[in-house]
Amino acid sequence: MNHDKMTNISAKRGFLWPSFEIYSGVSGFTDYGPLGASLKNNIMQKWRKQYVSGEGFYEIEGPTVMPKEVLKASGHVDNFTDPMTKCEECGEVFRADHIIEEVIGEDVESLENEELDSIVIENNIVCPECGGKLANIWNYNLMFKTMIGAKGDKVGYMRPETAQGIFILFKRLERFFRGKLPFGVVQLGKAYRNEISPRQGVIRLREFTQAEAEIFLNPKDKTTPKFKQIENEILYLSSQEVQETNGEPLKITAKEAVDKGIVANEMLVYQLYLAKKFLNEIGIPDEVLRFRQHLAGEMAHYALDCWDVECLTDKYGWVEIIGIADRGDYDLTSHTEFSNDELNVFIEYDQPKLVKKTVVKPNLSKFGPVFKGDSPKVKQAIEQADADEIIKALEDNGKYVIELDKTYEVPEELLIVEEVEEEISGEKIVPHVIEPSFGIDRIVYSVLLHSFKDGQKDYFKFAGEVAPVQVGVYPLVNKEGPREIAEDITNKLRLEGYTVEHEVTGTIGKRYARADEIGVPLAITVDFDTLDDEKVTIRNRDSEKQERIAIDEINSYLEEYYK
RNA sequence: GCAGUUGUGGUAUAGUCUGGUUAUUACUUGGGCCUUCCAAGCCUACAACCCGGGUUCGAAUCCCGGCAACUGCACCA
Repeated sequence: MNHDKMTNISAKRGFLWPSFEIYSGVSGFTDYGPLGASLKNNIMQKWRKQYVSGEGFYEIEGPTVMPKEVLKASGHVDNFTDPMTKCEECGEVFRADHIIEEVIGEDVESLENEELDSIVIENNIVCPECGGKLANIWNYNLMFKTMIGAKGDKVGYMRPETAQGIFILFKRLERFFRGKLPFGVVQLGKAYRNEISPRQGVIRLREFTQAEAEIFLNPKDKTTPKFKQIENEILYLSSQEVQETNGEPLKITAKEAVDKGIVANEMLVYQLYLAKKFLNEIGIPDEVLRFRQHLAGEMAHYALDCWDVECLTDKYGWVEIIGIADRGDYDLTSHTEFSNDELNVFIEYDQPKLVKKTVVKPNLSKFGPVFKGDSPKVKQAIEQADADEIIKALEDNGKYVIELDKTYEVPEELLIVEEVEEEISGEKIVPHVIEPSFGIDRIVYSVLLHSFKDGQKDYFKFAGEVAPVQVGVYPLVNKEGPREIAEDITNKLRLEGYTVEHEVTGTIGKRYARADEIGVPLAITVDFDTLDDEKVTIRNRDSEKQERIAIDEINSYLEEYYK
């Protein structure tokens, strides 16, 4: 692990570059150079392979600009904020809660802005810079705000996460999956947060890439048939208890984790396992990973359970790269409330249920003459009221009293009390959501950091599946004969879909060294012997071993290596 | 966001304090020669004073502002 050396080479060889560099840059943004973009794409493709083809989830793609309504419902408009104030004299802007805390020495985090304003006035808090008067406190929202359309009255925001784009499609998706739970939907894409002061390079960006899966399941059944296959896999888990007692991570099987109630349910454990598998396969080993359960105070209020996957770095310590949460029905319920669309699933019972119940309904022929024009609203109130409550009122007083715009007394003879038997074939439930959320940029960084080897030579030992360049082809000497054969091999491999580096100049050692640096796993050299025996030398980056194979066998050799 | 430090070719640097020649050196990179397996050698070329303003006859050098990076503090739903 060597952040400094790694970032140096990653910039030199075209992985990560600071954005807008020729205009002196803007922090919180990064460019992926040619190899970085390729590495990132490979990682995202691998992610799709695991979650879309592997798990049978489907990918959607929504807009990155969202109307205010969506983010109002999700809570981002109101809660994704910091309180700010501005000096009316010198124009300086401050975090209001910080200034206040400095003066009065108390935690004011949970207070409303109006309360903060009055604290400012009561304590005569002024601008720390010039002593000027402070303006009323407003919320600085971490979302990028924009206008939709020319009139400018439609407020939009750049999405702060990709997840909301899935939740708001729920009705369509539920139809697409024909109402069968569980089903999974993923979205990969950019998300935006206008951080006040990002300063950890690619670890904290204002524009970043997420890969999120939303798994909708029945709250009463959070099992998964796939669990059987992985129940004996070992996981290293830092549960709340482990953290509170500063203990060692638990080394337990997936099954034990569920049975002992350390992780809330089967599906959640299964997702932890999938995350681990993914990271291992792209070159991040278990030794630098930890699975950390959110502490009680850390967890969002609606979350039923939440685990972070963190990756060890030399520069930033443990960095959160994945969050896996059971979000309950929070998102769908909230969007149901704000949109007035019912975001739920009808679950049919195995057997229809016969339910006996007592209903109270108005006797309409007597109702009209008594209540006249008011009868529709009294009728409605009766229908909405709890039947048992009405019956009790009738038993006690012989009448039921309704408080609307005025008080209505409904005598017993205007009501019909009936025993009815209803057949109920199922129920509407709001699915729960388990959400694995991957920070792709942080994962790319982690892959770079942990693939990087320094020593005699510095190089990226990328896992074959994510290596940006898969094979180098070099004529040993740039002379007629080997040159043409090498060109021919390169062209054929490119047609096969491989990313090939073709290089004719420089000593062979230098070309190997350069290929090693960017993590090309295999190199093919063509020499004069090739003209006679139609064989080439194939060199392995990691072992530096060479073997001689026939040109005809190159394809199957690569297929075997990269399968 | 606050405080301190820093900003010279692609990279690493000299020069800045004490203003004055064509801005130093090495590596890298492009072209050529040579070269039959791990950064060799030779020739040659490209290439920089973070941006803006000020002081001055003259600014990489002094002053002011901005931007960025680093360190510490704060923030991180």
